[in-house]
Amino acid sequence: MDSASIKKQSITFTTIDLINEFGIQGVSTREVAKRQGISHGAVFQYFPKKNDLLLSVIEYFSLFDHDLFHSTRIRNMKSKEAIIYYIENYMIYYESYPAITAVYQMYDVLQNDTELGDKVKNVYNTRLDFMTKLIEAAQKEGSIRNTEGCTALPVILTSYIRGICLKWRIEGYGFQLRKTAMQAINMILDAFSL
Amino acid sequence: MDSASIKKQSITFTTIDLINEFGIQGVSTREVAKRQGISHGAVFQYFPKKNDLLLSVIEYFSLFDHDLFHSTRIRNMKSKEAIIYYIENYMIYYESYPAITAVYQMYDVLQNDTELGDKVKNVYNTRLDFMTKLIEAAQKEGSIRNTEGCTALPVILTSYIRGICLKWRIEGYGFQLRKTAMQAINMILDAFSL
Amino acid sequence: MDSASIKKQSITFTTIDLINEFGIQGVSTREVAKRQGISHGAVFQYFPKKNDLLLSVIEYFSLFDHDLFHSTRIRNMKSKEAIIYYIENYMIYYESYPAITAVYQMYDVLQNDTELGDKVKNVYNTRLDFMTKLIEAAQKEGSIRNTEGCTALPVILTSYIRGICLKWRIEGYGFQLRKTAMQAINMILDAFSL
Amino acid sequence: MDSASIKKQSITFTTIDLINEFGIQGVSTREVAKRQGISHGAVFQYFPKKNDLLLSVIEYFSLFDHDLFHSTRIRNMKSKEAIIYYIENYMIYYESYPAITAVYQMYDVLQNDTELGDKVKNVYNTRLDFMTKLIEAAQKEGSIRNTEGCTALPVILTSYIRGICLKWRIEGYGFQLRKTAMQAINMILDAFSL
DNA sequence: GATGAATGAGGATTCATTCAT
DNA sequence: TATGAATGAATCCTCATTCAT
Repeated sequence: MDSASIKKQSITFTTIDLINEFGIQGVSTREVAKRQGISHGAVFQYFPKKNDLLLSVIEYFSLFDHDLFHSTRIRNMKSKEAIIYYIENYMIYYESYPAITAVYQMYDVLQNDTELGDKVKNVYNTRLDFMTKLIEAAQKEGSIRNTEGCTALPVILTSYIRGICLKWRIEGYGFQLRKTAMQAINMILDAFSL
Repeated sequence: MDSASIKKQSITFTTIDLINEFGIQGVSTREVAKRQGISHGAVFQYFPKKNDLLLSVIEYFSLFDHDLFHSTRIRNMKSKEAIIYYIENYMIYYESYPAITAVYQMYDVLQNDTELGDKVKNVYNTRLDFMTKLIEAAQKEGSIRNTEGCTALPVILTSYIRGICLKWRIEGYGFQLRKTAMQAINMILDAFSL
Repeated sequence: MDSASIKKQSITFTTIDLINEFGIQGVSTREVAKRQGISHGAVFQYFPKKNDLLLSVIEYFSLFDHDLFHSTRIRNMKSKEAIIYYIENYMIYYESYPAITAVYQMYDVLQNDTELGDKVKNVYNTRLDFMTKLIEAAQKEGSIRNTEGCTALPVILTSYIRGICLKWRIEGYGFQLRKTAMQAINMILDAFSL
Repeated sequence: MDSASIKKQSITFTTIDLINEFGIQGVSTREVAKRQGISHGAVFQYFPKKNDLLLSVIEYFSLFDHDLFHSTRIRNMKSKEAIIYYIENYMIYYESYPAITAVYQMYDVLQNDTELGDKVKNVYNTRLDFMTKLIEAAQKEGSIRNTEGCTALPVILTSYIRGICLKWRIEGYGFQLRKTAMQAINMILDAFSL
């Protein structure tokens, strides 16, 4: 990665921190510059518009998605294991980088800008689709029930993930995210097994 | 309700609409005044600080909570029915007033202001507590399983509710919220029955 | 005129002064505010966009045009006298308010903004049309020659007016604009008489 | 011309184009660099200050003046022919390089900078002086009337030239500049003949 | 000689809040 | 009680200029 890319990423991280601490409203290009120890104008050399910076944040937020989709697929696990593997990877990641969960909770706020909204919608749908495919595979495989209503399962799981992250944040990271989440996920999957 | 209170509520509604259309960042006291057809200064006669206005929004968002808690309790339903009754009421309400779901998705953003954050936290905890109590009752009653992990159920349910509302918003209200949600909720409760 | 309109006009005058002293590039909303002795933000209460302010300048620049067209027409003068009357009024006005001639020289610069350009084009054409009509009347009346090429006369006259104003400005208002101009105009009209 | 001078001229041309398209306000060193396909910093190697660049533009604008003065003088024409020759050369030039007429219309705007203003004043005066000399010669020669007011003739002619160029620009180059202008010039000269 | 990153001042504009009327 | 003018800080963004490489 060249030095410009490194700087861009560093600025992106700073922005994520700011979002985490002060919310979207708390992100100003000036504050980003101050934290980065660069001049205000310099920010715009890397991100000509503030939106480009926010776009970069969303991009980073979903950076590992495709890798994870891939690695989940190639591991040749039973579908239920695959689901667990997939979700647990997020949990590990979030636990190691709590600030990023602020972006996760911002889905709706970002909708108000067309450009950002489109990007977020894309991330949302991509993740939901992948989850849906995993579950369908598990259903074909027979490890998850295939009753009529079970189409809701992907939404249930993804909502839970987002929901437990919100709880984690509200409670000041006061419990073990991964452990808590994976117990619940296992429980859900068990409940929907045959 | 006196005329001042009516006006305050009317301003609050306008604010909710603005949040719905433009996000928190899109709420300005000027725009609120314009939409209300009052002068800019007048807003401050009802809400001396902008935060007071936002506080009022959160308050309105949770206005019916206690009534609903109450009416859920007194109806003397079986616990599982009570859970469904409780959740369905929200769904009916949201379906009749979609803009309010924007506030629902803002939980995390509002945390960045101490005052607002406290209020939101309170709403979040109160609702979660009530859901927990409903479920515990159902477990005692024997209509819901009481395996070790089942403490997660309240979070699963509340997360799903918030999650399906997000999906509803992202998809432009393109499906029937209540119907979709209640099917899923029933499914979850069934899965966790004995 | 209400107090808001008075203030708007006052700000417009200040802007004209600024244009006169520093050119278009020298007009900043901040400087306008400073000169007016008001806060920076206050400027935007009267002119929400800087362009509105510039629009107001052009409007003021051409404010008396229609009155002058009218008063020129109703005076029932011989056409040649009418032409002189018409032009002399501008000269009197410019001599009493030299700064406004800066706007006169800005025609081309203003073309680069669509909105301003349209307005300027309109002023330009309206004035040229009126001059054309005056000359055609004089030709019908027989006081001005009607040889083939004489269609150029309106452009010659209007160009001279703008040209002598430029000279006046370049030479630091070092000659009597009205006297100089009217001698030349008379000379031109004589030269094109029968 | 050495390679540095070639580059300087090329940058100057680009600047003239920019002035033509966007006005003085639209000229930024960054945009010049972009159009030239060089780095931003490189511009300053050729023109240490932006003003130097604008100076160069004015210089180019008047580059052929002295040659034209010279060639007009040595051709040994009758004075009236000389005037026509002189003016027609400008028209030919402008018609072949319309963008340069943007600079012509900028006389007044450039006055606001001392350095640029001096240079422009110089160009203005030099041209006016030469025109004055041509006319005086024609008067001595007897081909142009020498009545009292005729001192205005140089201003009339130079104003017309600038004025018809403005019209040409305003009307989107929608007529033949040279033909239109020369007809008018001939007409003027005829009108002021004996 | 050329690059491109960095700077800092200044640009327009928005905003919550105050206050005289 | 309601108005709307005024404020001043904060917003994003652009620009000429410098300088190490």
